[in-house]
Amino acid sequence: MHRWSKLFVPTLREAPADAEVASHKFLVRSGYIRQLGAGIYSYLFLGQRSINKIIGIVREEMDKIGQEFLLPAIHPAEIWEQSGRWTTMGQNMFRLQDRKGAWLCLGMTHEEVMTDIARKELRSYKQLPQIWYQIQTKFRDEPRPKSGLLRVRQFIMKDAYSFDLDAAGLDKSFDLHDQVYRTIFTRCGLDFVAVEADSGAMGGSQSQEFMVYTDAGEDLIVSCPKCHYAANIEKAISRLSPVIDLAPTGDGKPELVSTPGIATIADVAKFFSISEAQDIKCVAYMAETKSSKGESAWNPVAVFLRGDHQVNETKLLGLVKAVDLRPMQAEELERYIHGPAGFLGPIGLQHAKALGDEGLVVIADHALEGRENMVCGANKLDYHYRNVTPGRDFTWTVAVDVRNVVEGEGCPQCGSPLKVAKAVEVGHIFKLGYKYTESMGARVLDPNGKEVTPIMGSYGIGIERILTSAIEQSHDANGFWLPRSIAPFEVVVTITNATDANLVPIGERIAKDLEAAGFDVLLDDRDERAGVKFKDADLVGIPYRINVGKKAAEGRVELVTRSTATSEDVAIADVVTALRNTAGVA
RNA sequence: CGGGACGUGGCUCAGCCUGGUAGAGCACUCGCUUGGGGUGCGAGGGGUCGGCAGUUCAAAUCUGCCCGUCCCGACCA
Repeated sequence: MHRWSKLFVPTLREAPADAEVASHKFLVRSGYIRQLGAGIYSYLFLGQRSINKIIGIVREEMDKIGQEFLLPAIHPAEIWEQSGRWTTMGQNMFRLQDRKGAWLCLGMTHEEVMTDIARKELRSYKQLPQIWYQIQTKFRDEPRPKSGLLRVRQFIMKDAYSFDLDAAGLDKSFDLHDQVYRTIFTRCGLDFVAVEADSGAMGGSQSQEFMVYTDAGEDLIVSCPKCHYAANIEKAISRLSPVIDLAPTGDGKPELVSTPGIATIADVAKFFSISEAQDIKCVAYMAETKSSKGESAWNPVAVFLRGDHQVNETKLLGLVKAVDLRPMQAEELERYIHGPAGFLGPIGLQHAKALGDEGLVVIADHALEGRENMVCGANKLDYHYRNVTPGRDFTWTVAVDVRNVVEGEGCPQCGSPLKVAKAVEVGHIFKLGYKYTESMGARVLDPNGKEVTPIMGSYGIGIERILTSAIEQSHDANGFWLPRSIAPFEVVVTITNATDANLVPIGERIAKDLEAAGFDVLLDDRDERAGVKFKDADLVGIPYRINVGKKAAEGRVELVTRSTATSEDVAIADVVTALRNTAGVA
């Protein structure tokens, strides 16, 4: 049993000035964490206790499907060079040199190290499948750490890796993780949703994120209230309502129109008295690609889409296999598109025949296909075209989906209006494929004695994000309450007056009884005013409180449920039973 | 990386514009008081005013550079 009077729980009456989100304010106020630097935090007693509870659940569930390792946090550059990620990870990777000048990095993730073990040790299909996991500190030099523990530069991740003989095996490993993750997040008391996701810099095919809805989140999730469709906006698609095309004017061919000073979509729509959906917008980028040797190249890309739509850069990056994008500058616009900003258009552009070919890549969003008589820039200052029909008047390298879904558009599965909401990513599972096993040379013999490359999956859980999203989900003006499974203590026994010699033994007795019954108990025996202890108890996330006070003389105490702020009087003899019932302990 | 804000006891902030002995509340220590929602009173301790340089008789205050932290942005041409 822990006595509050002996503990270091530095609660604060006020939140630090730079805390914005609830979890950040309360983690600091409740004495869970303290900041050391931007995106770098120390976990104090209560914080570490909660983290340990979370890790315990993760470990217990992961042990059902995998084996726990602990890999180094510091890696030689060599393995990252072999996978090609030494260069593609860019500035997000912490790099350092040893005394001999050799390059090392701090691990952001551990595909390379796991694959290194696999390639050195796995020889036969008989050794497959394997699921290896670890719970370990990761380092990422985030461009912008923020929101307390939500986006940090050092954090704890449970990362798991599967090695299978073939795609069918990977499907199984993936599904195992899907099931285990659902169990883990459920046990942690999170209200989560699994969504389709982009696989991003990690590479791979199928990808699923586990998200918790909260405005503190940085991801946007598109979901259908009617059916089960849910996807990250980086991946989401939708059905659009039909747009009524304009009637052709004149001979129906593209007609040059003088549009002096009309350089924005809004101005164009106004000038022509059309809707923005009847305009074609051009967004021109330079896209950076990197070879496996780290050579960088910038290639021009022009994206054409409906005037009222927005480019989704994640989709675009994936499509052109680029690591970075930046807007074209004026001289680049002139060189590749031969037009000035504000008057860019697709007509007459010379473009690459296929992705990967030399020259300007012209991308048309799907929403332009089948449209007629649209308005677009003429690549000439102060001129636009009307009567422009995609496919007839201009062509493209590829027609794809590169736009952002907007709330209210139709669900791709059932057509119902979609919702868009912010969420925090707490877990991510994806099928990596052969990216690492191939590039790093992992090979096993199959039953026919033929050498094959194992197929890999990768599965992550952000430990601190489970804590932060739980707080975001459950807080009020006075503090927060955690699910019993991940709270630092399940119940706090508050002796309202620690100077009352009659009260103290009763409180201690109750605390001991609760502990004997299997509860994780904190005894608040501090010589403080009752109000102070109540305020602290409300602040620090413990879901239940037993008040030992005035009524103790009559053999009764109060059981307070933090989440509902409800209180019930119970006989001292019945405290264990009452808490079991209230907490729903089997 | 672009833009903005901030940096003064442990925390939240005032003082800076208009240069002249460094302040408040909370927290902490001691004494008394109080004892069911951050008691009340009194007495104390604690600050290189982020750093360096400059201007000045004199810099928390003005100027420059640097460092740190936070926020917004890094798609619409």
